[in-house]
Amino acid sequence: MMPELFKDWKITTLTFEIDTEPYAMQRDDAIEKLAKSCNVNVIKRVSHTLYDTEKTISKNGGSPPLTYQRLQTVLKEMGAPPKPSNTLTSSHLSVHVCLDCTTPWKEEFDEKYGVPTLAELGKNEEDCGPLLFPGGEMEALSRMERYLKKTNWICKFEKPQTEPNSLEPSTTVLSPYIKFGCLSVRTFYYRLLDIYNLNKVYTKPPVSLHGQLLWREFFYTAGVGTANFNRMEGNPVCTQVPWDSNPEYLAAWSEARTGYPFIDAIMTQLRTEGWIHHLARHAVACFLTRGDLWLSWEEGQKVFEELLLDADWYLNAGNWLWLSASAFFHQYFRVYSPVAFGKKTDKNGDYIKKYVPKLRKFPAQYIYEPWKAPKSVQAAAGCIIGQDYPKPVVDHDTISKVNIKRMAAAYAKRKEGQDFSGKSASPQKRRKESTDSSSKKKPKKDD
DNA sequence: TATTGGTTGTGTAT
DNA sequence: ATACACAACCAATA
Repeated sequence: MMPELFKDWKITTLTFEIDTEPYAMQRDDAIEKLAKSCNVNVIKRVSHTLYDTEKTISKNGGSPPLTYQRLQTVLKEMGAPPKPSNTLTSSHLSVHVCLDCTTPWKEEFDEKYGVPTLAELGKNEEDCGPLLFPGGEMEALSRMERYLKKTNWICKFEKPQTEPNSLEPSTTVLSPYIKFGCLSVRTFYYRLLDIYNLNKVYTKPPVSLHGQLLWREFFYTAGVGTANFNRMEGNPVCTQVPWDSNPEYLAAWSEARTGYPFIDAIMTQLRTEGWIHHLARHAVACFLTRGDLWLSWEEGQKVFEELLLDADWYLNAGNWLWLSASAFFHQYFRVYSPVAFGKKTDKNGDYIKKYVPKLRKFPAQYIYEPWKAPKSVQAAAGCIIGQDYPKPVVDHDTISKVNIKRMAAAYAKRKEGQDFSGKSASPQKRRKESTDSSSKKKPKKDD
């Protein structure tokens, strides 16, 4: 099809943004070869990330920074990120294209090559769920501007202080727009910088809004430089953990019937609205993996990939590695409680009542642990636990302590393996491809 | 080799 | 509100 289009549309140059996701790299390589074979010139540029991730990696000596601080140090050496390109206008095109010409292809364009309608895809609007976050660049820019107007809010933004279970999002929800290229990360970065420059006092990375863009950069950079980034096996930065396989537990988690109202509310919001707060992702990710169910983070990654509007290959993999304490984050003894965590910002359980309406008549005292309510209270609430709403799938207090020990064992094994492979004849490749840089070889001490 | 810091833990004490 | 125990991780740095 491409060769025909090149010919029909008299294409001489193809331009696109570099996409470093493994699937996209393969696809774009194939497209580039095809274009060149048709004598079509190809121009590609980095603009999806603040910096060229490959350059960042080579600046760091050939391997990606594994800590945020290290990334910050490297980026400071690299200077400010490139400014966003100017908006494309018709003047850019007028040289090459006659916009009001009457060539036949223009009439046929929509019919032949236009975006298919929902009906043509055999869908209707109900299949799409509530349209809380309509797509497109106009929507993205107006959403961004709406938040940028709140300069005080921008300057005081601290991510860890935002709430996972507010009834309206406590963060900007610009992530789906950034993911789909409706909003340039560089545009957002420099619009924020303008505001910071006009104010003496403002929060800083990692907690600030700039900091959030740097977290994105962190996972992109780490992922580009790490083999098998979205898997445990063959991933050199990922602690190898003997996760269980338990389809019932996995289904209970993914279908919002773990019996823990906070977890089930989050999974319901994810399923129905396609977006949940970052800290809500923490709570359910910890629950699925090292905290409670002891299931592989790769299973959670698949569910998020399917349900999140902002699902982004690098960020999804990177954050699952983080939350499961498989990479980047290693304090596995810090476990989120499916009962306590949500209470900090929603004592009454209004969030739970919204997304798990069966529980809406429970008193606040029991809303996070309805199985502890006396039978009379359950009856009065019109919801018998074990009948109308599930009993907890596991006992968090017991299982989380067991799991901490299992994590400790996995880490101990990892350490052993490192000592062993340090002198192994086939050391693990940390990079996808080795960068040629002067490697100083220290004489090894013998034992 | 030892030390330091790590976006976002919890429960109990002051 | 803030401090500490819990049990003690890692990567980067000095």
